[in-house]
Amino acid sequence: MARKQSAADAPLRLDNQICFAVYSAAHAFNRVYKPLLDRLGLTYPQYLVMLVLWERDDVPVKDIGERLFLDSGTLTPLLKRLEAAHLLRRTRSSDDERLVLIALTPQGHALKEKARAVPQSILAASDCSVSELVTMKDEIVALRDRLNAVTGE
Amino acid sequence: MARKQSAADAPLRLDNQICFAVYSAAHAFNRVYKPLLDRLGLTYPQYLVMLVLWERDDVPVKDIGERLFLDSGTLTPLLKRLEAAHLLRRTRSSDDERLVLIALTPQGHALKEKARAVPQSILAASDCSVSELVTMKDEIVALRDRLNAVTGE
DNA sequence: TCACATTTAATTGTTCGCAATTGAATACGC
DNA sequence: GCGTATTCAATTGCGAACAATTAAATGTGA
Repeated sequence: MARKQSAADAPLRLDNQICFAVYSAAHAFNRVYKPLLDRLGLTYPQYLVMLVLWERDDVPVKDIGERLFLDSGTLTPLLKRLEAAHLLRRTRSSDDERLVLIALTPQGHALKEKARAVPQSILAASDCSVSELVTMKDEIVALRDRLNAVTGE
Repeated sequence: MARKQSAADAPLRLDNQICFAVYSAAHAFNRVYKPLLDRLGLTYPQYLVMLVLWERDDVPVKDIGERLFLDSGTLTPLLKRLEAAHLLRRTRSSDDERLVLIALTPQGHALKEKARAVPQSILAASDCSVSELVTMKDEIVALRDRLNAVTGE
């Protein structure tokens, strides 16, 4: 029985890869966010850091890293750029001089108000109900956590 | 009524962002793939390019880009690294000299056999049934395509 | 035919993302 | 208290990702 593609090749076909679905969806999100975040003067990873800090600031770099699954190699230069943009300040803790504490400036706090417009634009772009998105989010988070468990997070 | 966090802030909370779920899941996949792909001498984006080429090679750079949603700024240096690794060759088309055709070398074709072990390791790491993964994949792809429709893909 | 637009890769510059290493501060074990 | 281990951020180097530009080849319309 002749086939264009062998059934044995199915596991290697691009369109069968959930990892590619996730990878390409992440890039698609990035492209939708870009024009919205340009107005805030932020990149997407910088926006994530600001989301963390808007919940609670005066936290060490490590805490931000654990929240976002990023290390200091990524965060140190990113935080320096946000400091150069006057959105936050980086100061060594006096209690424990290994820690660098990240605190928002008044401008950093103020940017939160401008950011409130972003999630609703994303919701519109996703063309999807909130409940569907919440369900998908929970499933993806569960998958992520199982993957992270393997590599030891 | 006092609250730790105002309900008005819910749309900006990190854990409510589906984009972050997708973003962090993509990184989690990357970390699981890394040790598997190290054995093949590939990075994850290089693996995706190889998946495309194992389905069909002798294709222009543009076709690979459309398949993976990547542009020449990403692909040109990546393909040069794969060429340096003797997995493929880049040759200008004689029909249309604007095109650079990508063809696998014998080593490039041969690597497919070693790659067959990868998907099953990923499946195990995801700790999830195939049918659940397929459902999730289809949902994520549908979301991705709606997002891409907004930015004009 | 000839000017002009379009297509295609390559290039440049900026920002992530991560592995590996370094150096300083702190915690621990005896 | 002292030597060692651990923690934390910074640094270095490499590989993506993408915007913007460039240059060459091809297509199109008057």
